[in-house]
Amino acid sequence: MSTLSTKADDIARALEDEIVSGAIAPGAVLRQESLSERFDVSRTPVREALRRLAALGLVSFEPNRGVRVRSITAHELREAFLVRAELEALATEIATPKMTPADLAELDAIERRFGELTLELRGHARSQAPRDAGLFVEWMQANYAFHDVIYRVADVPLVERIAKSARRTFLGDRVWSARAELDELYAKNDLQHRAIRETIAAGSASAARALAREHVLSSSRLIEVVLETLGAAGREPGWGG
Amino acid sequence: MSTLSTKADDIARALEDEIVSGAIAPGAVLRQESLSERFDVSRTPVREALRRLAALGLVSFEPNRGVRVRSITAHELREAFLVRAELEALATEIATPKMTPADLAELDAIERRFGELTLELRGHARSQAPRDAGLFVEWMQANYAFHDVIYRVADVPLVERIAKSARRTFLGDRVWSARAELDELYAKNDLQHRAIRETIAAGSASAARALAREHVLSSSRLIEVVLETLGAAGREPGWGG
DNA sequence: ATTGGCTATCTTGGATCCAAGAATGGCTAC
DNA sequence: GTAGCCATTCTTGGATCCAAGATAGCCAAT
Repeated sequence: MSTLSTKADDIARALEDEIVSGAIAPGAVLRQESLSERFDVSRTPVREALRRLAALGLVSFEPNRGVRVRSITAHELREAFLVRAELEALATEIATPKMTPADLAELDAIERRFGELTLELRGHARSQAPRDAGLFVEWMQANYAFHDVIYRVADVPLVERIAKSARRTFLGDRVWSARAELDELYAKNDLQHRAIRETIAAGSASAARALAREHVLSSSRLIEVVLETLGAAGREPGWGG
Repeated sequence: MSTLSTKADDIARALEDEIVSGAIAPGAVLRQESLSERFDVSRTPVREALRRLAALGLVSFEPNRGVRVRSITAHELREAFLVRAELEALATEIATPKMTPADLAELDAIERRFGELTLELRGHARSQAPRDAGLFVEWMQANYAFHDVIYRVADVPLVERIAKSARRTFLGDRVWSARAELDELYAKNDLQHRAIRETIAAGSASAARALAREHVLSSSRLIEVVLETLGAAGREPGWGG
């Protein structure tokens, strides 16, 4: 059997997902032993996976003490958004003159779907419906899909990689409990996507850049408001846990 | 004895330096066994170090075949400069309103030193002096020092980290053999630094941003010319090597 | 002579083993 | 009763060991 991936890689990916999705809380301490029995491997590939996560900045090693999931400060979060704003703006500018009619059509389709989901979500938000997690995930995916088309057309893998790693410097879904505050985000995102698409279609690269930048920055501002609303709710498990 | 760093970390740092400096050629295959005896450790910490380098994008694992130092394409190099341009521009804009007179004085001192080195280097370049490697390194350090002041004032560690990792996506010193072509770079860099400093001193954040961006982009264009001049000189050692 | 296949060797990926540093809990002295 | 010290236990960092995949060299058959 030809192993196309190594166990360390698989474990790294799995842990990465859990960390960025918030399934593993920031500040949590990762024990090599428990991870190794959970993935049913020895500690060796686990440690290699942890090394990778450390290089990505997701966890930090403390020699002879273990690894802990890095928690992100408000300052870092703001920076991550700034980086995303610049890089997504750059990608948008590069993509604009390369857009084919087919690409524009794809953007349009995603936009339409995104609009539907937005309406639905806003309805749920108002009615305080108990269970819209799946819907929210779908909305999120449509949101990312829009940007992914732009990255694909721009053909800037390095920019894309960095921007996405900044994108994932995110908080768990606990942020999304602030439904009311997010209502504004839903609507704004929708409008901004439309505006960006129109500007791209018109071929104004620099205008599209500016819109893309403002798009990311405005969600940054909103997220900050949400965080303030939630307060410093991030409990940080200590070493004893 | 309290080990403040782990062997894997030390090895990773050492290899990182050698790779970015070009001491280890792109395309080279790294054997775990030889590395382990070179650093006088077992293969375990070596592999952890390699995992870190892989996460940083400096090497790539091919399962059951080994690790190879990633070679950079012209496209990737251009992208790295684009990323640097955006992020250094951002940092400059953020730093501008935060600049104290002391910071400006420091910038000025570095600039002056930079100017001297530039003059010296240009003289050497014209006379085809045989040995100015040390001088060039000094020039490079002064160049980076200028930008480092800006980063320090801007206080954006994430932006700084990403920009610097893009900065290091560089070629070995073989690029710098193209003396004649670099003459232009020397002069231009000097002028641009002065302009940036003046604009920062004047407090025009957005103008400083634009200048910083153009500064990086112009060196990008120049490097491309140099690369064309050198031709596709990158020989790529195969697996057999 | 060349090509195909087989075997021997090399290297990696992973498991297990060992030593050293850090937390914990109990004991003693005040 | 409390504070400090020492031993026990736990966990990590690193070394060694083993199996599986990959490369290379050799031989045979056409």
